[in-house]
Amino acid sequence: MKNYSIKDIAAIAGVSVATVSRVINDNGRFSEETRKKVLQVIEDTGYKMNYTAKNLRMNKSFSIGILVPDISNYFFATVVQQLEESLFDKGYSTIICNTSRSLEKERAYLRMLEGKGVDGLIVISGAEAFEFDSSGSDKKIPYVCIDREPKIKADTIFISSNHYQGAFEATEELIRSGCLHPVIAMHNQKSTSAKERLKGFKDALKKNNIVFVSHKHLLTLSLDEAHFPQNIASFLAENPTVDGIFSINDLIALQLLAYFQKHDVSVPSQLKLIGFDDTISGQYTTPTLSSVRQNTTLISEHAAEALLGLINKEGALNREIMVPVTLVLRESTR
Amino acid sequence: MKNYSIKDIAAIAGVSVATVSRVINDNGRFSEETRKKVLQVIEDTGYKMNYTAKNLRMNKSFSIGILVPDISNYFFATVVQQLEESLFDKGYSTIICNTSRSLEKERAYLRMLEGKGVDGLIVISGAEAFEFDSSGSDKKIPYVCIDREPKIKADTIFISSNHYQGAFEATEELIRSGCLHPVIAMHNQKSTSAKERLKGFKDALKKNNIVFVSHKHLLTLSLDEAHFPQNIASFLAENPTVDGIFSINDLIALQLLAYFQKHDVSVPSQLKLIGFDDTISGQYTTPTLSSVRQNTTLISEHAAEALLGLINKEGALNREIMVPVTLVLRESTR
DNA sequence: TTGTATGCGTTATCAC
DNA sequence: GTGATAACGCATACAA
Repeated sequence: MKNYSIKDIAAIAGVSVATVSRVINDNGRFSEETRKKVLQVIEDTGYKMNYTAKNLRMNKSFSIGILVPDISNYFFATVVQQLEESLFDKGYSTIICNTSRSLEKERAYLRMLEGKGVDGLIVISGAEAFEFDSSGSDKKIPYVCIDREPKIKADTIFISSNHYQGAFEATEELIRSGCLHPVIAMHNQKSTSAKERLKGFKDALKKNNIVFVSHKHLLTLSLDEAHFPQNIASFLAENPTVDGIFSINDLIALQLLAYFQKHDVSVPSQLKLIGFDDTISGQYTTPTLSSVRQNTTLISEHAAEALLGLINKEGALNREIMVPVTLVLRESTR
Repeated sequence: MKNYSIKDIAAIAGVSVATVSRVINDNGRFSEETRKKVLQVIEDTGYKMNYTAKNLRMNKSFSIGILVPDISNYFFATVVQQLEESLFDKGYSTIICNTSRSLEKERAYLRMLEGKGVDGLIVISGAEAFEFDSSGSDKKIPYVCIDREPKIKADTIFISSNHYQGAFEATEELIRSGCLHPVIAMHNQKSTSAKERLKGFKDALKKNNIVFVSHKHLLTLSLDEAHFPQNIASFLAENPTVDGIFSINDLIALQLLAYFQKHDVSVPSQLKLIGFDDTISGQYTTPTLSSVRQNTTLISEHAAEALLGLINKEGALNREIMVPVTLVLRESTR
């Protein structure tokens, strides 16, 4: 079967292309009669709109790009999935770009997305502040950032979980359940979210009259997993009274748990543990892992809504949306 | 800054648009001198190709669609990630469509992808055989299937893990390590991969002179997790000699493990357990979970290569590529 | 209410 | 080697 164009439809229906276009987009005026006629022909022929042409003409692509560091990560995957769904419902298709945390790939993707003329951009996480130089095109591509601080806040909307709150509450939970020497375990990274979580931890200590001292309360883990056992062992040797750990993410928490299991440190009786992200794996460990759950649904809804607002030029810029997190208590803090 | 078009470049460089196009695409003839001149102007202006126009003109979109049931599933996420990477390297961008296992959404996505004029399609998993009616357009969109049987094999290339081999080896491992009464645990589903895995299990029994009897060797689990405990309890009550379970996927295996833990069935000493998929979670359970790992890298490489072959009309159709799996042995089968 | 004509940015065909 | 120009399929300003 041939691919019908608007022209063919016009010819068959005995009207002009303009009329067909008007009927299709329900835009402009036409009689009920011609409407029916045109629609019938479209039905009969199985006409399908050529979006490429439409995009060219309208200078709009009805597609938006998502920059994400690693889509096989559960949190990211969930957010992306929900974003994709909301956006599809609004008529947008989604180009997902897996940057693998490489700045070079990120730039390559941005070039590609610009060339494709995406209508908007969603930037999820990533180490350094996001900067997008959309001088170089007259059409400023609007973007929103999730969990990644934009360099120029005035240009965008920043959506983030309340990492501070999560860390604060997690730490308080440790203390409430009897921990006298709580510790935060983290990599030596400086993403905004990590900083916020550290701050929350510190403030929870302060509130409970514990003076934060790095070598007593901060367990820094090497980026290389292979060094974890050493890191942990030497820290515990120096700090034998540790009885609670707030791990800055579940991945680290799971590693810690495995370590403790191996070295016969009983969790939670000797030492309580709480993570961040509420990964699936935490539900299957022994003991099951307490964690801080980010509200991915809310995050993605806000992001989609905010971006569409910017695209339609009806949303306010320079905003920051903070999404609350919830504590999920399981066996590791009993 | 304005968005320069090929026309502007031509004007500035003092040549015709045709020449600029030739230089950009390195296609046709032009002097070295004009090449330099044009390239310089492009550099200076920051000209960026408008792919929408190019696509319209060439009737090619350099984008391909991926249909996937659930991207937050680790196996799928990994495959998608690797596909996206290979395809991007070849100059294609990827539109990922999360069908949520809904046939309706699948159809909606297919319509959208057709409208966008994707050059190809990758279909991952899903319950029923995949059928894509590309009559309705003159441009047959080529597609490959991963782990999902195509209805019309002649149209496509089918890539799949060797589920049979995985199930066979997993079962043999149970028997080899001493199980006398191995069982397969699965939902009552009829996807091709499930059938293959069941077949592998049965054949392994046969090879070891065990006669497969449904009510003795097949633990059917309800789709609703809430019913799992009942399902398991009643099956074990009827079959108290069970000492090994091959679970058709890790998700089920994890649930089983949790159940056994709760009911003081010691794994692996009383009962050995092996899953399928090698999910991350299996590395953190107690005991750690043995599993069958699918080679996602190989799968996605084959899929990308096969699809690009079809797009460039140089690949043979009607093929089936079987990717071997590997047994990952951990504590649950010790 | 409808039709005609133009242009979106590109590639490709032809002529020079 | 290079340039003029016709498409690609659509939306829209303007005319009728």
